[in-house]
Amino acid sequence: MKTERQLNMTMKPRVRFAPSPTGPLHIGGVRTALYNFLFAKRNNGSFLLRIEDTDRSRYVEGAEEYIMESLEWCGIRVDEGIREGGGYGPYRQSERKELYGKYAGMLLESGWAYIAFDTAEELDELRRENEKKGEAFIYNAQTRHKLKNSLSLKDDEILKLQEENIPYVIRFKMPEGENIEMNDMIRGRVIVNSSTLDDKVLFKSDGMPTYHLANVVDDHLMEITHVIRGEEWLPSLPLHVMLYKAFGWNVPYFAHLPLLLKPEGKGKLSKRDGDKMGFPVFPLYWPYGDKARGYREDGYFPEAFVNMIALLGWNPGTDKELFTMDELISEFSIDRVGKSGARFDPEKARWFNHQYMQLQPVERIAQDYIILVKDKGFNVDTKKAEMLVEMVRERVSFVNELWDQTDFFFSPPQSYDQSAVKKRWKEGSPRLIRELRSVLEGIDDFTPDHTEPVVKNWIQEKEYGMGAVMNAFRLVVVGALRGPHLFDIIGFLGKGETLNRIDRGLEILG
RNA sequence: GCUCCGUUCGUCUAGUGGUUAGGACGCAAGGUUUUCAUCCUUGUAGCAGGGGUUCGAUUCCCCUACGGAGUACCA
Repeated sequence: MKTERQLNMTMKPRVRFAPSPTGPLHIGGVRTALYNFLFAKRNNGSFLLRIEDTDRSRYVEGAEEYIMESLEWCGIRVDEGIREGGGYGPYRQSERKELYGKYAGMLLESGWAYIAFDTAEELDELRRENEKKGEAFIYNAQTRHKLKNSLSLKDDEILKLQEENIPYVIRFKMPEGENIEMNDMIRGRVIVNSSTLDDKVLFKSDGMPTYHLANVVDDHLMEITHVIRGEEWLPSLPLHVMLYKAFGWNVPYFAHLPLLLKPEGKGKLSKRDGDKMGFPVFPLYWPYGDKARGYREDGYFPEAFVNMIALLGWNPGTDKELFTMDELISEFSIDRVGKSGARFDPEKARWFNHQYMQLQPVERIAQDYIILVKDKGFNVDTKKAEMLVEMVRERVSFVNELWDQTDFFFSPPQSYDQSAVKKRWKEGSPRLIRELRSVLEGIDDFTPDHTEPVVKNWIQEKEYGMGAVMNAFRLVVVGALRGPHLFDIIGFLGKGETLNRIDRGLEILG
């Protein structure tokens, strides 16, 4: 098996991410794109984005934009693509349509392909019949002579069908009894006997190529050196290898990435899992048709999202878990991609975001926080927003959660938490708080450095209970037993507001 | 059904022919604390099963089980 190291010395890799614009890009797709990107950048190569839209019936408006915006949000930079251009365009398969016919023709000429007139209905019927008998229908050397194609039909029959404009497809003529040997950078050597394979359709009757043809032709024409794609393609690898050989082209290196599995139960991750379990399956909000939530709108930092995704199936071989994109680029290696499917864990995703919440520059979080506060109907200037963010960021994982930690800074308690009152507002509390009020009244500078020692000294001198005073104090200021350090809170509120809240609390709680 | 791929704590994973099988998330307990969190410490839990090979297998081979993918004129 060739290793990456050997390759590095001989070439600058060109890799591609080739999604179909059939809907929002799935988180597994984002990971495939990311690994391609990391591999390319690690080895000073190029990352291309090719849109595979050969099936017009499945084309979804907005999907192309969504794909590009997702990559952009993640910080996955495209070197060549439909937006960026490049020397190997066009990068949208529908715009390369003529090309594929030519290459299919080449295969026809060299005898590696043939044309077939069987209709989809006829084949469906055959499959059904065979299934009833417990057998699988397979269009290959065993059966092709009994079907309607240029191998079984006489020349004049073929001519007649063509004159009548009967639609036909072009199929690959899969050889019989040949061991096809393949190399996968992740799985090593794989051998499959060609007799188990079928004569795949290369060119559809609508004049468009199938994935298999278009993919191989484009990867060759675009000089792709490494094909890094999802494991769902592994079963068609023999076909692709055969196609390269039929064309007489060099076979690129292949790496088939393990799939992303759903958090519990069986199967691969799907949109339904996200809906059911309350986490996004897509990077961005999908606003069309069957709307779907996204990581961006759910408040994830792109860095956290990318970090999490990167570690689902790859690891650096060390205990390090937090990576910037640059660190991922310099440490990424296909050799360290695992073989088995990874189950997606929403809890860990949350943890990653918590880590990044602590690492972000305060300015960036404050910006989002100001918007959040505005949404709640209040205003806060940048300086104060930054103070509040610094005060509570370590307690939360998402910007949205900042509000629940700071709501009481913006308005005095509308009510007092009943169980807290029961627990902390005792008979002596009003007297204590009244006395505390007069102590506070004597302080002008309300910064924690000033208020804290004064209040604590007073508590000690009077031999009051620290808990009794502070909890009751917190109750009148916050309305509940939660929040950051009280002296920080009143430092932010200021003297006037603090005394107001005390008065109000005394009045209502008695 | 057939073909291919895979299997280390619940999850993501490291790792080795002889290790106390390591880390992270989660969970639990304790500590810090004026509250709630955070944070810190400790703990919890794993080599799918059966055969080989070997002085010795979690590690190498085979089988089984389980999981996954593919089996379209979809990608």
